[in-house]
Amino acid sequence: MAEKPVLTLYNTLTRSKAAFTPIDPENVRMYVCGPTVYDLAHIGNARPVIVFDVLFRLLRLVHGEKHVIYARNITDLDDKINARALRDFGAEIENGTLSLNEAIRRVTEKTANQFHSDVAMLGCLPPTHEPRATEFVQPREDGKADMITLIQRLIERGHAYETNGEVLFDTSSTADYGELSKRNLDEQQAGARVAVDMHKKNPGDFVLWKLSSSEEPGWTSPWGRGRPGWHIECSAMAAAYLGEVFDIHGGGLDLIFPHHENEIAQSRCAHDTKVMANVWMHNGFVQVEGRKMSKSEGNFVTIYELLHEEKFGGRKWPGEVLRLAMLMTHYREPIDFSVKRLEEAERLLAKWPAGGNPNEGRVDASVLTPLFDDLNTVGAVQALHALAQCANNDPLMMPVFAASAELLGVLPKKVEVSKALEDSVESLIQLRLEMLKAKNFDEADKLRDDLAAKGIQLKDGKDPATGERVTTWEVKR
RNA sequence: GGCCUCGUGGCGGAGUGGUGACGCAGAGGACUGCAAAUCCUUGCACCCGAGUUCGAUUCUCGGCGAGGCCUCCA
Repeated sequence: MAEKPVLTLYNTLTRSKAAFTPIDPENVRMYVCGPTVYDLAHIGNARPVIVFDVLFRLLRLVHGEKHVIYARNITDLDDKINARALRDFGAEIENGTLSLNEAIRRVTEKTANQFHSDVAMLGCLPPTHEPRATEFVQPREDGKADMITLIQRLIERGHAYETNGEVLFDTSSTADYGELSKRNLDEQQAGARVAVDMHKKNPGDFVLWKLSSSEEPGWTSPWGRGRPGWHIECSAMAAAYLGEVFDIHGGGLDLIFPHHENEIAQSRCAHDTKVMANVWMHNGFVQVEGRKMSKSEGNFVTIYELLHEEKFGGRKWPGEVLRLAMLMTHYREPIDFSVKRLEEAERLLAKWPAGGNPNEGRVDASVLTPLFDDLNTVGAVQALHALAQCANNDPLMMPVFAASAELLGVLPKKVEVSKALEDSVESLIQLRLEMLKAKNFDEADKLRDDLAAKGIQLKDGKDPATGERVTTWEVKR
């Protein structure tokens, strides 16, 4: 008897793969750090969104759609946002037609909306919850966790202190600070470019709350009008929707230190728990044409540009192509985003059959097995490609292919062709066959080209019995 | 300086102590009036050095190289 396959995940905490056992199989909980909405999302931001979307789909398949909760925050509170608001709306704020808060709201709303539109086109399901940081600063009427209460509790428990108008986390107050990034802060100081602030007890202490000037956004708090530090929002929102201890926490590799390290410290110390999340998963970086993507290199590519503008490779790219290209590399490996790679993804996709109904089939084991091995989407895509070839030859395989493709979020959609065009195709095919009989090849080819321009691809074959030419057609993608 | 990844063919990438997956691209062929699609065949690789071993791409050590983090960053 074949053993029931077990989902195995790589855990940054232990630097090893282990079977995933949810705390409560009826209530599997995952948190992923979402975007800070000050600017358009770039292709690097897209990676965790796509990777953890696949994990979300996989968990829903294993545990049932109603038993998986996925929370991904929107950070709409950040000094970069303030700067952007001043840059874009400085004049209006100056002459009093717009308040700072209103300007900030415009920046974050516009950016968040674009983010939603971008990732939807990448085939990502919306998370179960998408909380905004600004709604979790002050104590809430619904009693969900909030940042100020969390900070208060850290002070009460001796893990944080107030100094110089700031509240700082005391990294020396918890013995295993550094367990995620495997850093020992004492050994780390030599050579590190850390400016030691004299008001800090330890160089690694970080801000939980800082005071705001009248030009900066602020919330009233026990420590004066101010705003939270960078890390506390995730601790609050994760606790608000997933509880004090949950199953999986994900994000980009670069967040391991300091962001996730500090999240862990805050959450564990505030809640007095052994762990914040059992499994910590991190996706690798995105490079563009072999080089690190950065604004200074000039190879900074936004999702919007890829989808809607002709900047990358001189053309637009469908969302499914971008998604498949992303899944063709294991999530922990660095990925080199290149035109060549996108072209290969597009070629694959073009060979896959469209129009299957995923609800009529079951995900094939050949696709599931690699995914169970730490989300090996590369193996899954290859297996899917093999299934596609089966489905192309055997319509009975279509539902299996469709269900499997849907799990990866790469099910090709059937392009809608107008009924009138569809009805006319058959008669045009007959017309062309008559032209061919008359060896009127120029006219026949022109007819074929015209149809191709309208999205209809003609395919000539031979009836095996009679040897007659048989022309079939399909909608081009 | 500290810490963490990684190095397989043109490209993407499995995997293994003993003739080296697979996909894409390339080449050749079948089919075709020509295409498209499909099918068949096929070339090409395990960073370097030392060690362990009958034998290493796979294990160990050391290099070299690439990338990342060390309080902006997915």
